[in-house]
Amino acid sequence: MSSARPLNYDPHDYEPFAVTVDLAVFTIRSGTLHALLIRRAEEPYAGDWALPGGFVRARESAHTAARRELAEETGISPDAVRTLHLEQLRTFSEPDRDPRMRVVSVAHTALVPDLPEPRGGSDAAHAQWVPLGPEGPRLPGASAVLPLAFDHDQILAEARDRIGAKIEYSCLATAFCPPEFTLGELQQVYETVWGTPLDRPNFRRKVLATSGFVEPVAGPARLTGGRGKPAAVYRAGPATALQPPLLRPRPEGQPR
Amino acid sequence: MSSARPLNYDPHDYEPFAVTVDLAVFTIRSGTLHALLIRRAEEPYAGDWALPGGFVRARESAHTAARRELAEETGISPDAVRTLHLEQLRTFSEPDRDPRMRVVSVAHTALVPDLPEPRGGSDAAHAQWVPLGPEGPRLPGASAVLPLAFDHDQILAEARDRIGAKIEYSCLATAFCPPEFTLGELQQVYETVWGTPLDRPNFRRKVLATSGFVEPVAGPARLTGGRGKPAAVYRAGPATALQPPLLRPRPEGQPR
DNA sequence: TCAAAAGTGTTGATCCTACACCCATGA
DNA sequence: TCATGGGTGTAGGATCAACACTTTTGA
Repeated sequence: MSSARPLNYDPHDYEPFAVTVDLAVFTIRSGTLHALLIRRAEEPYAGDWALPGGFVRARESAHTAARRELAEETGISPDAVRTLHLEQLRTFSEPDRDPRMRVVSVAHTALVPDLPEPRGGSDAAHAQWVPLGPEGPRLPGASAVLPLAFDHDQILAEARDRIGAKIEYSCLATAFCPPEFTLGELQQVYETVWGTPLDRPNFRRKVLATSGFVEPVAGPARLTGGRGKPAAVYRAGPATALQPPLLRPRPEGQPR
Repeated sequence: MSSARPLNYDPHDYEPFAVTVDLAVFTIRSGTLHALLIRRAEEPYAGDWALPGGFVRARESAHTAARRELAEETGISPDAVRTLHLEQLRTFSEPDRDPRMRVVSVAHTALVPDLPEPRGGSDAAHAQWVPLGPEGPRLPGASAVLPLAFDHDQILAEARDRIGAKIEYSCLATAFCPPEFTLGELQQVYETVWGTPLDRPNFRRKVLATSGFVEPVAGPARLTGGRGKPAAVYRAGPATALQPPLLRPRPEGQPR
């Protein structure tokens, strides 16, 4: 805040801003990264696809608003939504990003495990999981990338980049998994987000070498495929940072 | 944006928000990290120290507003300020963070080379560089950490953490250096931000191994100390990412 | 001649990649 | 018995921290 702010001022003396949250919600279904999108009912961009989101209310922080919207759009209970990974991405504030008025949006990223099809709340009965190709969202069968309303293409792309970078040095990847999972499933998360195959023995060693990343659960089970040796079951541990990091294979240039 | 937004709406139908930017501006002077702080003239927190900042204007993005404020507070020309490193940190939006009204602040972090004492603009003739101890800002001679107004302690601490993390895998550190610098000076940046001494031969090798991090300049010079062999002079190169990263020595636990 | 800072060389430990290999299950 | 996925072992190369050493300057 500037010291030049007058002692007594009325909010309406200043340019009125609307403050919203937009959500880039990701999940992994059948080996493909998906984002939760809605179809806009009204102008502008009526009929176009967009990120879910909404206004920050009078007594809410942006984070609280994002959590509320996430529960509404996914149909997850407000209690359960507290356990999901939800973090601020960045704030988008270009003056003309919304043609109607000045809207500043605090974009958030959320990671959820594979869910039943979203049972939309009042706000968006039409929220859908849309698969993400290498270039962006693509409806099943469509040949081209789906353009989003407003600056949501940019938000989605930034959110996706951030996730890819963040699972390298944080324990975030378990947020895509159900409460109990196998190392094969965890590896699939990495492979799906990065779009690269990983060496299974080495992946396994790296994960287990980081204390607190995953912890073993009692009875074994079979999960990843219909066949093969049953895999040991793990749950997410208390750690949040990955030390040493799990670096993705660099595509070109030096092997490292 | 939510699809539930009504077709025609007036901004004042909603809770009016003020949107501000706050700046965590860092520099290094004589081997110590400093932050730019101002003294508040008015209530609340009159007389307390705070981060510089101000309102986002009607036709500005948050980034533009941050750049404008940075120029005003440091006395750097609007042209020159474009070359500085300025990036969004995150948005602070707790409902009661400002006791007067609802203020959402998009915090930014800026890195500047060592400057002459800030010639305050109209807004803050009293902006000062305050050295940062391990626990936070501390006025010269003071025994305790200086508490800041609003949630600015938290903003400053987060900004500082982020810088420490970011110079590991980005070329950001050169932003603290003048246009031409020696590797000794660059190493001092790392040592100051991290608060750890580094091995000179190894530091040198790592920096030079990353193509585009620094590039040599013609004639040699003496800089770092009054004595010793003159050091080769470099300038910042075109790279932005550091591959491989320059990891800080981990204080405890596993050697890596 | 000494202290201080820049710059080069080396070595042993560590880490990691890329495999080969065995195990347990369903079909 | 074969295909499939889980899990263990290991060898060779790359990397890196730590430290010895040389060089060039000011005092």
